[in-house]
Amino acid sequence: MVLRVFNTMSGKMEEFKPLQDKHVGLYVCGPTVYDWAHLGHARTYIAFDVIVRWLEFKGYSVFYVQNITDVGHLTTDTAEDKIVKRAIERKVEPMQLVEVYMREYFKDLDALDVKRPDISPRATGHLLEMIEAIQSLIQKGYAYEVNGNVFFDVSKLDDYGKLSKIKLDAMLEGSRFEVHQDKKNARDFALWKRAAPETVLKWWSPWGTGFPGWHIECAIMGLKYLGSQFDIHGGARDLIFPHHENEIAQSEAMTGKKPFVKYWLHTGFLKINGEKMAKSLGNYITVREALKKYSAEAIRLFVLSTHYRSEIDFTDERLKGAETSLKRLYNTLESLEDTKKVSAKREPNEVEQKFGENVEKLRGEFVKAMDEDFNTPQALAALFELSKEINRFLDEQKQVNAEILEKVYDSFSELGKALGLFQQEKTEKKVGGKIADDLVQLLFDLREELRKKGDYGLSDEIRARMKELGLVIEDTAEGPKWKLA
RNA sequence: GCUGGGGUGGCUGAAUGGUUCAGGCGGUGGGCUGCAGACUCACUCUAUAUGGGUUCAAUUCCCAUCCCCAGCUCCA
Repeated sequence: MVLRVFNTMSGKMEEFKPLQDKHVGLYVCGPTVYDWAHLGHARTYIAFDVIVRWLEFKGYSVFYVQNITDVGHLTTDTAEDKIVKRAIERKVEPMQLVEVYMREYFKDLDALDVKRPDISPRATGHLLEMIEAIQSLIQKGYAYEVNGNVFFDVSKLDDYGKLSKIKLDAMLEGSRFEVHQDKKNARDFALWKRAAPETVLKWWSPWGTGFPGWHIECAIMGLKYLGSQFDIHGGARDLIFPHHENEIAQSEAMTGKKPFVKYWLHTGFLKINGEKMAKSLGNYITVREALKKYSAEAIRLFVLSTHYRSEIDFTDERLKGAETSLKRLYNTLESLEDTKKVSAKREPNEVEQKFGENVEKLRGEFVKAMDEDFNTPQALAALFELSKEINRFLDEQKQVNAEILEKVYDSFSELGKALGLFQQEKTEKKVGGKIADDLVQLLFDLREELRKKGDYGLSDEIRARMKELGLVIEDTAEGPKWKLA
């Protein structure tokens, strides 16, 4: 089946065809590491995690590059480097700050079961390449130097603005930012900035000491690791302008090859209780805080319940709902595992045949949804229907054909895993320590004796008190089962 | 001001020029259970912002109006 994606560049759905056969080059803009990762990061990187997983599901090998920005990202108000500013506030070395938040970023994303990129290149590790590139842009006439600052001359390109569809003249009217006095043209952007004497984070360059602009790093690292042209470039939608627009300008000016990127994918923003997430509103939630309250997979399920390009609203109600629906999927998975133990090696009967066909049909619906620009809400609908179909079947059947059961189990878990779900170890039916396990078993056996005698008062009390200890007992038709809550 | 995206049931969130608008969450009732849980079935009243138009037929296409959001300035 054909995969189609929505390309921001064309504004349309397009058939996905990588530049080289079954290989996909992917670049996603990473974080500026001066603070904790927040839920907005989680949304974007979970979305791209699922995109990577789906490409792999489709048989592509994906080479995934995601940068770490550790210099050059300026604040608006004072035009200071964000990292330098925070480092001064905290009285630490800028690179110390970077190191701390970079490590914490990886920890948080690991905790969310987001697979790491193949390479996480840092801006400061690519100064030489950036300086060379800037020199080449000056040489080719696309950039100019004034007072130790180097700017990209946007007027040299006739297709500037093609990604964001921005009209340059109109853009300046409502805009409030001050134009740097050395710029020839207000829309020009900095490639290299002169450092103030007291600036800590600076490097030598042909134009004096300074530091690189923000947009040049991604252009350089993309070119270096993925080549002058590659398949997918992603990020949140706020990066479309100016960041990605400027990346295109620089890269295409430098290499002379168009297009720099074949497919541009952008994720929608995350809101908190209907409001934009912002520090000024006091509704800023870090990944770490969220993980104290909700499981990683519930957060993932919540993210996937909305299409990646749409805005998504983070509320307690929805997260609790995600937690419940996740449990539903896990219950089905466990039922399948339990039934596997009593499956039979014999010819499948008519009911089983039909069941196998239904499962195949739903699997097809899931694949179709994902192939249509990674439509995870629709894919999830198919997964839940599959769950229901399986539950219904298992409720009726005592002993199931082993081959069919195996196939159904594989399908169900494979699809869940394609979304990054079902990462949890199967609930360990161990408390820890042989004596403790044996004691649980002893209580368990005694409770069964009581139930057989009809002493429900005491057996229910045992169940209630075991629950308080985190051991959930469920009495089923096949006998009692227990698991850790 | 300019550019773009939207308004679907109690909440959320897909889809579609045409038999009953998916799925999840929540609620109510039933089944199964000694009970509970899990699972399952049914229901959740006229659910597609409003007003026009095109059409045999529109929630879907077109126009207008109202409202919301985003980008244009740092942001994932």
